[in-house]
Amino acid sequence: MTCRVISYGERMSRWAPDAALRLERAALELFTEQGYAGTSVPEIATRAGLTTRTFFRHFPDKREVLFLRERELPAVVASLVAGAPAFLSPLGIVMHGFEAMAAGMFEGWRPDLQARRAIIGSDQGLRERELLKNVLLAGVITEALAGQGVGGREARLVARYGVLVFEIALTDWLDSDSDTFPDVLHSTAYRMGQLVRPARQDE
Amino acid sequence: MTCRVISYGERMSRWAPDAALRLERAALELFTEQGYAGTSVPEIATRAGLTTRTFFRHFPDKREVLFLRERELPAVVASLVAGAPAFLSPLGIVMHGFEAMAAGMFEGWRPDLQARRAIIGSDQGLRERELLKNVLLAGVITEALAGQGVGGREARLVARYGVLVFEIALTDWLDSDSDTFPDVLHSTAYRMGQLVRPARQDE
DNA sequence: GCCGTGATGACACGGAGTGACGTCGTCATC
DNA sequence: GATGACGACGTCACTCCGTGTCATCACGGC
Repeated sequence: MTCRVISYGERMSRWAPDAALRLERAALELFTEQGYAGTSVPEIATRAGLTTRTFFRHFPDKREVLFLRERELPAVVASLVAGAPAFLSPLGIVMHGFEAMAAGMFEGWRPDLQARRAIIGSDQGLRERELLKNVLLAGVITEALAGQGVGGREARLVARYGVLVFEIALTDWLDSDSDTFPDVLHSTAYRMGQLVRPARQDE
Repeated sequence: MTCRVISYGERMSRWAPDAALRLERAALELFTEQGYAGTSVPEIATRAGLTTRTFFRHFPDKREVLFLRERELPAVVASLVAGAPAFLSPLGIVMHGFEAMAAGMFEGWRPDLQARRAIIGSDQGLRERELLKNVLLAGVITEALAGQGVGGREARLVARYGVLVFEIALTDWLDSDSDTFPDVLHSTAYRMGQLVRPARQDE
């Protein structure tokens, strides 16, 4: 059960590399095969060639294994917000940041994200965790906006609103097979704005 | 351990009444005394004069004991939305519903709600559950709006937006000791609207 | 060649949550 | 009034999640 690496190319260590990635792959396989609730952490660890204790060293709990890819997302968005052009409105800064991030990270991932979303949608605890991730993201954006000179209360409102638009746009994008994500993001932002403050007489 | 009722006025049954309420009260006391993570379900059940198994018959999990009072909230809001005056905009319907509900349910609860919110804020799992409750509430509102003739996509956007405004307003109201909740709700809605679509030339 | 570091294995443990079954008042029916 | 269904709770046994602690072993620096 020690899982020594017999031969792995040039460099070999005592342990196979990328334990977290192996755990994530094993978890995704098992979750799609037999469901999230139907697979235990020991199963995941065993398939990855590791032990249960090691799983919890890489992930604070069972749900977190599904969010490995998004770990750096808050930092990315924060840096994009921090480097946004100064002439934009607060909301423009946030949406611009989402757009830039989505172009760089999401374009090739649609199938993976769809599979992952099916798993998350099947379990209440996973949806809860996803919602918390969104709120945490909003918190990071709030701080980044404050660093751009946006007032604290205004920054919080804009961040929460922007994350909400992003969340809905992501859902719609994954549901529709043809559109591109920036387009969905734009149209979602536009439609939401219309509903919040209907325009007087433009089309 | 059977907790027979010795004497309870006219009608007496084998078990003391209001098991769920007793569990809620015991949980609130213990959580404020020694923290959420520091109290176990057996402790709560024992203080309420019940067993662990009975706790889980009344609440699907440990977190849920903090949301007993809000169980009927989705139904209340849904009925308010369903009975809203027809001349209102979709968002007007939702905000009107929140206002009516808040007037009837929240006014006397501020101290209780503040204590509860301190507990929820101290634990990640509780914040996650609270976020899920909000999204579930948005889902119910979406259906109620659809019953009022609002299109599905539009209803979803309005519901999520309205719940977001409500959530932020509730937080601000509990933070400030003087304001009344409808006022905070109004001002939050107004400020959020300003940020989403800045007006051209009004102040 | 020695030692610090870092990742992992091995073991033990408490708490969350569930399934199955037993107990005993309450209520309706006869 | 006796009987049986019903409902709320107790009791027991179990799995799984998550954590603390210590031992093990490769690697890199000296």
